[in-house]
Amino acid sequence: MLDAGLHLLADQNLASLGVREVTREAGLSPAAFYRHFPDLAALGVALVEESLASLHVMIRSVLAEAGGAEELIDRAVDVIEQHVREHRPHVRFLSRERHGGVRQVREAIDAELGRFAAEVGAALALQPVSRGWSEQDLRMLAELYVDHMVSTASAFLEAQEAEPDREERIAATARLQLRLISLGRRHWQGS
Amino acid sequence: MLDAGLHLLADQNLASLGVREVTREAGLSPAAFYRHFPDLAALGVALVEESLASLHVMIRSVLAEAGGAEELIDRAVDVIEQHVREHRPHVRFLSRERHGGVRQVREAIDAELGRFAAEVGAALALQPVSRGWSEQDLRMLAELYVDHMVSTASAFLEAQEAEPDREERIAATARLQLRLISLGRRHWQGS
DNA sequence: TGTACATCAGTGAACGCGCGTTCACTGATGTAC
DNA sequence: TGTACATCAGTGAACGCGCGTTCACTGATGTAC
Repeated sequence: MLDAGLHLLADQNLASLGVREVTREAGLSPAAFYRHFPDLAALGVALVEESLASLHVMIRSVLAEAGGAEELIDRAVDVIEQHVREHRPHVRFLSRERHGGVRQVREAIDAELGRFAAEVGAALALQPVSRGWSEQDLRMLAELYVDHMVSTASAFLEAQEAEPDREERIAATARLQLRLISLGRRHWQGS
Repeated sequence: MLDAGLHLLADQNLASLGVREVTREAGLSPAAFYRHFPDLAALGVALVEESLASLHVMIRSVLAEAGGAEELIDRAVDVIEQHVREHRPHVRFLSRERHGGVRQVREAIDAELGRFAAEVGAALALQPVSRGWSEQDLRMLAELYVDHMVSTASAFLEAQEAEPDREERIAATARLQLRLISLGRRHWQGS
């Protein structure tokens, strides 16, 4: 049922999805839907959890990476590109519903992105470059990274659907932007 | 009719909007809709144009500003905050439909954001800090600024709807992030 | 100033259709003794 | 090993409803002469 929903959400958003549509796609009778979810918002929330699980794994794998700033940046952009490629339906769902019309789903996504930012912040605090940074500064940097990751992932998503040539341009832009941010980070004097 | 649509889109997205719903809100008969638009996607595109007109004015007013980096940053964040406050329905519409389910609308928004980035890039090229920057570097910086502006506007949008106390925290974070980016910009050596 | 005509936003009734949800029922699987 | 019972995913028919779209029509406003 989740798979059927995810498949249909490639071309529309959750708010315009229908119960009958989902069960038709899943090859079941309409009534079967109610054996699993009270309504479509609940299905949406379940999809959020499913989608974010793999994202979590991805973020951890980037944060755990060791190496110089340059290699880290290259690696991070590669991981994002690959993640989008391998989990396109999930990423598309998150990107679409993050500002979508179903409050429950929107809040679930935002809460989880907040947790990501906290996790990134904690990882940044351990790096030597961050010596002497205040909590607030670490948090704003973590949020900047998360926002950038989200933007980049969305860009990959649309590029891969339209013209694959645009992928490399997006990756190049993302790497430059991360380099500029890490430059600012090295010269940061505190707020 | 546009106003009625915009008002309804506060709580749902374009794909789940109905013709009868719009005409009911506007106080007209269902058939009246077809005197103005062939379908709801066309109404969406008209709303995009309406929404982006005021955004254009906003961006120009920030770019035309003179002064030191710090004052410029403060001014830019203020302008964004005020714009979201004054054009909340339009901003919400853009934020929601940017990754929404209606292709025509999505593409119209993306095209216009691309034009914004070009405009920002051209303005950046005139500043002394950018001496010696390549076209590519200017473009990636412009995109970074535009993406940041979009993220910040979305954050303001949700903060203003939930708890107004969060507004100042978001503004503070945005200012710090812009300071860090402008620091990276000053130390940029080219790509 | 008057007259004939064109334009156009809006109407209200009608159509067939797919929707969400409910209901009593089925049949397979697991479980207690 | 057998028997009785509980659980639970799935069914198919049925309901009333609101939807998108069409149609011939109305009446106000503008325009040509």
